[in-house]
Order: sequence, then C-alpha cells, then structure tokens
Amino acid sequence: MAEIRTPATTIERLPLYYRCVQKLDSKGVDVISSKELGAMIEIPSTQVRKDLSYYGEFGRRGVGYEVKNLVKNLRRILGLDESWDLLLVGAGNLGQALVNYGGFKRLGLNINYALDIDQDKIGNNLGAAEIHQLDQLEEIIAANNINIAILAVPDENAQQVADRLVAAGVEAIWNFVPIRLDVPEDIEVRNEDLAIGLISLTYYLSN
Amino acid sequence: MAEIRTPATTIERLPLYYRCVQKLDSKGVDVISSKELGAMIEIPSTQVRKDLSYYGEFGRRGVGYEVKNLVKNLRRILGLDESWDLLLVGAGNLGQALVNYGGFKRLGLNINYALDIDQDKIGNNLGAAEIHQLDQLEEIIAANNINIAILAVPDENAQQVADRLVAAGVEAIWNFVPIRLDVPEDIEVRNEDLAIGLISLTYYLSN
DNA sequence: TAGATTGTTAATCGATTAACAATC
DNA sequence: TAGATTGTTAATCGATTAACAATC
Repeated sequence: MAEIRTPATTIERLPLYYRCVQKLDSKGVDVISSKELGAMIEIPSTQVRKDLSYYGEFGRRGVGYEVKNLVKNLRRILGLDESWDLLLVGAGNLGQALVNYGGFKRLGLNINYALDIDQDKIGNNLGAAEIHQLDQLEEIIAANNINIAILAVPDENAQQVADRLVAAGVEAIWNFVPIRLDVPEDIEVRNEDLAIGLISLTYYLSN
Repeated sequence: MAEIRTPATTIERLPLYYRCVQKLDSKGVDVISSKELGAMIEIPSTQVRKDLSYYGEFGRRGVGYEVKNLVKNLRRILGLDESWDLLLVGAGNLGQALVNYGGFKRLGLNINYALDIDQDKIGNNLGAAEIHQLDQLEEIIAANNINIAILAVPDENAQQVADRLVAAGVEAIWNFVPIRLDVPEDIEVRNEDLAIGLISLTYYLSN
C-alpha cells in the first residue's frame, strides 16, 4: 500500500515557498532553481525538491522551476484558489490587529465577520467586518457558510465558545487562546501560542 | 564527548509544561505524575520524562513530581528568574495588541519601551510604555540595557531596523514581519509568521 | 557534447516511544 | 510486600540530506 503521507514539516514550508515565488513573480523572474529557492528560506535544495515532489513534478531537469507555474500550483495545493470567509470571535486588541494585518486579503482570505460581547463595539466596523453580538454566532455561521473561525476571547470563555463554533458547523479554528481546546478530532485546530515564541528567546539568552 | 543537545522540540514544550504546573500550583495540587502532565498537553508520559531529564532529576520514583519544585526549576530553566525589559519597535495594531496581551507580565516580561515614526503617537502611553521617536532607538537600548526587541514594522523597513537593533546591542529579535532577517548568527531570531498558521488551515480543509 | 538541475532512492540523522531496572 | 512511577537505554519512527541517473 505504501501510503505516502506528506510530513507536517513540509506543509509548514509550503506557505514560505508560496510567498517566495509570489515575490519572484512580481519581480519578473521567470525561472528559479531549487538551490536559489532554498537559499531564500535558508534550507538545502534537496529539501525544496523533496517537498514539491509530494505534489507532482513541477520542474524541468537542467532548467529549474517556472515561477508562474509554481505560483499557480502552490495556490491550488494550499487551497487558496477558493475564497474563504472567516469569522473573528473576540474583537479585542489582538482580534483587531489580525483584521488589520493585511497579509490575509491578498491571499483570498477575508475576515468578513466579527463578534464581541462588548455592547459599545456592536455595530462598529472592523476592517471589512461589522461587529455583531456574540449571540448571533450560530446564525452568522449558518447564513454565510463560515468554515474557519478565529478565536481571540478571554481564556475562561474559550472552551465554551469553541463548543458553540463546532456545534454551529465550523470546520477549523485558529486559536489564539493559550488553552488546549477539547474538540472532536475532525475539527482542525491551529494553536497560535504567542508566549512560546517569547519564552524561547529568554531561554536561549540565559543558556 | 557525547555532547547531548536538547532537541529544539523539547524547548518548545517547556513553556507548555511551565504553564501547566503554574495552573496546577494555583489550584493547590502538590504532586503530578508525568502521565497526568502529559495528558494535559496531549503527549505521552515518556516524552514528559525525557524532556525534563535533559535538565536534571526533578521527580521521585513511585511518587511523581512535586509541583512547586517543577515550577521553580522550569522558571529557572526558561530564564524567567531574570526580569526582562523589552523594546517594541512599531506601535501599530499588532504592536498594541502584543503590549496588551497580558500573558507576558506575569512571566516577568515587560514591554517597557515602544518606538514609532508616527508623530501623532509619540508621547502616548501604550501599556506600561511611553511611545518614543524611532530616532531614539540606539539611545534607549543603551540606556536601559535592552536585549530583546519586538519587531512589528512594515515589511520594507524591517531589515533596516533589524540592522540598527543589532548594531545597538540587542541580542534577540522577536520578529512579526514575514521576512527572513539577515543578522549575525549570534543573534537569536524568532520568526512569528501569522500567515502560516492560517494557510495551514485552508490547506487541511481543502485536502 | 558539457554543464546544470530535477526527481527519487538510499543513507543518515534526530526525535519519539517502548521497555524496564531502580526506587519510593 | 505490592503497586506506582521515575530516569534511562534501546528500538522505532519519521524527516533530512547525500548521491545519482534522467534529462534538458
């Protein structure tokens, strides 16, 4: 059967490749070798070739990879051909920062819906989204076919909100709350734990 | 010589252990087994024991780990015994969110200094920090012995600011700009690339 | 043809996990 | 003593890298 699973580490690198080839394309570069692409993100050329090989044969021997072709294929592989609507739950500082982060829109990712419990915020605009009552969570998800939610609420509410998101049909949660969410295993959760990054720096500086 | 390096993956888990034992301690739990601790972050007990073993013998056979002792040791290992002053460069949405993130203060990490180029922001308070002119970067780092900087500026300024940070004596950069910084290798850089997390979700949903 | 570069196999490296003696 | 749990060695698993035939 020889089931060949793509390593998780490969998947993490795909967005980096994608960003590189996008930049190369915008600079008018036509062809790039695995060696040059690897140099851009400081990994060996073998790694680049191996990673891409999980998805097909995109290069030409003796020549390299056609940039436009790689852009197109990586877009498809990453699911960025589709247009995704995202629901932000928790329009605090972090939520606002994410909406304004900008990098997302050009990827076809739109934070179009936002929820909060703060009455003062309801009705305000946040980027392309209007802030609605948290109560409307189920309604908004159902009406707009939302499948990805961004969780940026206080720790103590996180699990409860996650439960509601799952029940309402969300398939993936981008979780900024430093808590292990308990969700069914078919729900994709990506934990974005900011403290880890900073603590790892203090670790290295004192060791 | 048998040089035993701690795996990078172990170091990433240390902050998770630390957070768990802190929580357990605040709940009044005295002793925890590697099995229970592992269950809290969904990893096997062997992993917990192996990870901790890189730093010493903190448990008692047949009993488990004394929570307070683990808190104390992990604090020390992670360098959180020292009090760190952090300089935020770029007081935009993301920078503001980080300052207000809260989780840092109780770790002994203080974002006490902030810089921006926007004249309207200069002089304003941002959490515990006052926002200063970007011009004062070198001066502030030198006067306050800053060794960790948070980089949250626009892409096009990132490398230039990083160069100034390094020249001014900063030892570590927590980089939120989706760009590979070119710095001397004795400088610790932690790249926090938000787009990766989100794109990996679209990847999994469409595959 | 000579030089460059891919795609892939096999070797290596590193991290996780199973197993178990030591010990409470 | 019997049951529990650590710390560590050895086995396994998975990811990276070296090597090279295929090919432009």
